[in-house]
Amino acid sequence: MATARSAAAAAEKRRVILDAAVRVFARQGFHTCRVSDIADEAGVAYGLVYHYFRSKDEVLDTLFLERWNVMLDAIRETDAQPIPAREKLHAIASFIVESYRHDPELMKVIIVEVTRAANSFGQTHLAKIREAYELIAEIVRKAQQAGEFRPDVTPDFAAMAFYGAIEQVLTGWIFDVLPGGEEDLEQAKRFVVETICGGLDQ
Amino acid sequence: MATARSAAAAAEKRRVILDAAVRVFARQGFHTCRVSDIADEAGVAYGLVYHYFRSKDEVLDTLFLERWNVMLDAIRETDAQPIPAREKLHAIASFIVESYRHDPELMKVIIVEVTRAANSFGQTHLAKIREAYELIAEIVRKAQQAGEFRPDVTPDFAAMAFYGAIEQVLTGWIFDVLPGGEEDLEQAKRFVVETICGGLDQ
Amino acid sequence: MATARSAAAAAEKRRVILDAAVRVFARQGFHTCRVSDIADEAGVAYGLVYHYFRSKDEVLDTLFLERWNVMLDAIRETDAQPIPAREKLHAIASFIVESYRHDPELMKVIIVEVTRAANSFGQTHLAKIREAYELIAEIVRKAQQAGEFRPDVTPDFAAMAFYGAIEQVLTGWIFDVLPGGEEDLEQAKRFVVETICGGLDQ
Amino acid sequence: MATARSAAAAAEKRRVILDAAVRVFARQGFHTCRVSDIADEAGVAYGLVYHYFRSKDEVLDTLFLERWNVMLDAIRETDAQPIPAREKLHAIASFIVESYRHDPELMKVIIVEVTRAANSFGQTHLAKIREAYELIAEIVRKAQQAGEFRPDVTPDFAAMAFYGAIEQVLTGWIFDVLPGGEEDLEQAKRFVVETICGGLDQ
DNA sequence: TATGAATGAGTTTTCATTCAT
DNA sequence: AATGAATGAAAACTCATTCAT
Repeated sequence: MATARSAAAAAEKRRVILDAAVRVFARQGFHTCRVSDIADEAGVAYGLVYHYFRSKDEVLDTLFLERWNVMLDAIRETDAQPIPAREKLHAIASFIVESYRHDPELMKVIIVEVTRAANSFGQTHLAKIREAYELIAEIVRKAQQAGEFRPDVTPDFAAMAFYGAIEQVLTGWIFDVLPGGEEDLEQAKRFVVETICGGLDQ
Repeated sequence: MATARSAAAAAEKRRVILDAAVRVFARQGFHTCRVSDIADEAGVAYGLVYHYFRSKDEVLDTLFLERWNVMLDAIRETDAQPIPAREKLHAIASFIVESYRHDPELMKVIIVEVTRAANSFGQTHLAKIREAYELIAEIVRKAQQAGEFRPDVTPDFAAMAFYGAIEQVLTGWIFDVLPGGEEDLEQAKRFVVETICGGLDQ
Repeated sequence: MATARSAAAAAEKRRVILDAAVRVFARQGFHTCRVSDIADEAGVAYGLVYHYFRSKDEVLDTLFLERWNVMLDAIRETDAQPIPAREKLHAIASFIVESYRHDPELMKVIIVEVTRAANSFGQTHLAKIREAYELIAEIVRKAQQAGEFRPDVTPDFAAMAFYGAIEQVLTGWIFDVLPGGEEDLEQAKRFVVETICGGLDQ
Repeated sequence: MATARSAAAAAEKRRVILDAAVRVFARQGFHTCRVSDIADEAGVAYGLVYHYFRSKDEVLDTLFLERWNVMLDAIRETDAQPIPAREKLHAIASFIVESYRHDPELMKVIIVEVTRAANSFGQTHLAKIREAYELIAEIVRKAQQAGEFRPDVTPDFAAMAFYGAIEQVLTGWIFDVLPGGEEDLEQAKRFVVETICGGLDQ
């Protein structure tokens, strides 16, 4: 019992550090913050960060992989559904927007510090990031074969356009370039699919 | 005469440093490279970088502003043309793709180190970056008023989707996630407009 | 009974830690290894090392003193024997060589980390180390008085030469500079005495 | 001229740092001292140490190699002389003793921190250290062939005994275990050769 | 006795920037 | 304009030691 309690307490501290890191990374940026900022924010001793993580990098890696894997699962699950491709893309867009609504700081960190900071961390996680593109491309490919989508735009390209559009919208919210109220978030789910699938043309 | 010559020589040295910085930033990333790397790549002495630029940041600032202003001018010029919105967007996409073809390293630097590194440099240049979004949004807005584009997707949103799609495609080329051969570049110009304007739907 | 048993168990654990420390110090060096390396090697928890020893230093201290005292006793015992000085020196050389044969890792630790690391641990144990030199010097002194050894080389000097020669040979074995097979060990016992007592001259 | 002067000044600063390092290493030991101690002792800024040396290790490496190479040259030169082996060994012993007389701190550093700290630095410089042993062994080998030395003690072993004896004597001086006055130094040159060549036997 | 989480001081190294020449 | 030596603040990371359980 004592062991169970302390094991749980240990796991909690790890979580506390990860959550603090999200806030610090979001506020100051990964490169700009110090490990001591994370420890301070978490209310733990400096060295404890290194007890649970090999390096500052590993903290970000952990944060990214945790969330990205959830998203990959969500995409796979969506794709398994017997629904039109348009609805699949809508579900994916919804998932991403909801992720942002639920924890905008975490999404800011993942997008700004990993996905788009393609040099350092992007390179490390390129394979993982690419998985998402490929899953989306696969949805497009099947939709083209089924006659749902036009066949001339390559699936890879379409996937990048779709994902890029959403990510840019999140970036817009993150940096206050785009209004990010509750309604805007809802609207965005529709808009991105309308734009990519329906097109802007009248 | 001597003064004119040395002034020209000075300007050239400044250029040499900037061009070297592009290669170094593209190869190693802004945060990872040292000022001495730039000096070495340019074949000049360490301190000379500080003769022409106040700081390492200013080198990147200069690089970004030089190119971004050219793009803003190109967008404005395009918008001034009496052509359909679809063609305007095609011209913008073309300009960006051509910029990449002409100097992929510079575009990599601008996208990866500035546009997408929104925490550090993005913040500094947010206003400048936003200008581009607004010019594009304006094109969409006028097209909606003219009945060329559907009125339900907000112009701001559409601009972000359009720009995000292109930037993601460039990122795909930069990190070899998308094939970036000559034909692919040409195709991309059409695809992005087809996708955003025509939509993926059959 | 239970107390006796656990006291014995405790003593065993202490021994397990000491033996593990020998292997770790020999492999990685005292400065380079961490306390956790010792605990891991011993298969005990981190904190247990601190239950039995006040500090990392104390572990090495213990190891050194254990062995060094055995050697001092052996030298004293040898000196008490009614045998020629030459045989006494042979007995001492034998003892040291046998110590190496029996536990080369322990001897490596004592020589490399204590005896020769005179700045850090050597200083602490200098008095203890000096005892050995003095015992040997005493043997030489008496041999000179008895007419066994030439009187012109001072005993202190001779003791250092003798001890230095042996230690250097062990060092040679430890670092594979000298062949350290079974026969080489036997030979060394004779050679060192032949060299120091008989001299290299024909 | 200005360039020549500053180049000379630069070289001097490097020397100033090396000399300061000798004093600091001798006083506090390599592991115990901080790089800032070296900088302070040299009266230069912290970073300048890293301007001239890649790491703290490299400072010690430089110090060792500088001196060790001088000694190797001295041994080679001695060996080239047409003199008896006994005189060659005397010359080598003299050289080492004189090195100590001239700069005892440097010799302390080389012996205590490199030659005898065989784990870290010794390993690195083992090949270089071994060269000395081999040169001495070669002298012995030739003396045996010429009938100067008895043939039964292997040259490798004799070299180790000879070198070990000298080094132990220096160690004795360094740690005040052996009297190290001017006369003692002179005496030592003879004693070590008398002991190793003539033997202690009456 | 045994565990291993928690602490935080200490040190190396990096590198942007300055400045004397 | 050009050089590169000199400066020193800043930060990551290590690890011996403590302590609650």
